[in-house]
Amino acid sequence: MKHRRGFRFLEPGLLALLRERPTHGYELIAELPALVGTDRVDVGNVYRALRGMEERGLVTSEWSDELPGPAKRTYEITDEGRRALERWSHWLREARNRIDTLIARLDEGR
Amino acid sequence: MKHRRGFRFLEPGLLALLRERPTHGYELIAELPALVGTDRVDVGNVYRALRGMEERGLVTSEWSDELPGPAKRTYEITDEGRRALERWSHWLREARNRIDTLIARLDEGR
DNA sequence: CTCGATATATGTCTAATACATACGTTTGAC
DNA sequence: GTCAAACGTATGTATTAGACATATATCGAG
Repeated sequence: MKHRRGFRFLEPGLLALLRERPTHGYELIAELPALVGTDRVDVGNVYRALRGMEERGLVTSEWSDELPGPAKRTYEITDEGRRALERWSHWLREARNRIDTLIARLDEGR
Repeated sequence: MKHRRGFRFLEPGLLALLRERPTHGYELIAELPALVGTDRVDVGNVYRALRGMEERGLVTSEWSDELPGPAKRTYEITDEGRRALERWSHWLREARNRIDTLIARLDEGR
């Protein structure tokens, strides 16, 4: 089972973190694993996801040259992003219910 | 959000049903929605999944002409399939934990 | 000066699945 | 008997998320 992908945690995870405070990609990459319970997240996919979300108006970004270190693009959640996060929240609860149903059926048969 | 796909419920759902009793695709298609909490499952993908699982030795099948109605291919779970289901069970519990973590964080920030 | 950490980005591949459609058989209604 | 609906299996194709690889540039420590 090589491609045992998870279940859409990237976008909701990013939005959840950005709702707490605006920050940049590298920070998000550092914080995501603890939030979604994985050992690592794919760096490239995070930046892609961020730009994708920006295109859809869920976040805005700007270069923050004043901070130390290499140039960082700081992302900030928008109202539309907050609404999207609401929908994700709902979706996640549904997902959990479905998993629970399936697990219950599995445990039943033993 | 057009392609709001779920998260890997097809294979574990099929294996779960087949563990309870051998049956054929059409039956599985009828029973899956209740098991995984969706309104419908994709018919084509079910048959594809079944044949894929057969290739990997998780199930066996044979045509059952004796039953009434059109020819049915009856599937039966194998020991390897039962082991795969065990792994799915573990995976589903992990998935649920991750979802719970994320949901908790979401609820926290409000 | 060089090395490692910081930071962003693109390219490519695959697996899962959404959506569409085809096709043969059987059964029941009329 | 024929017609439609249900039964049952199957293929084709597009989209998408995520896995894996790699490129590139800056900065700080030693």
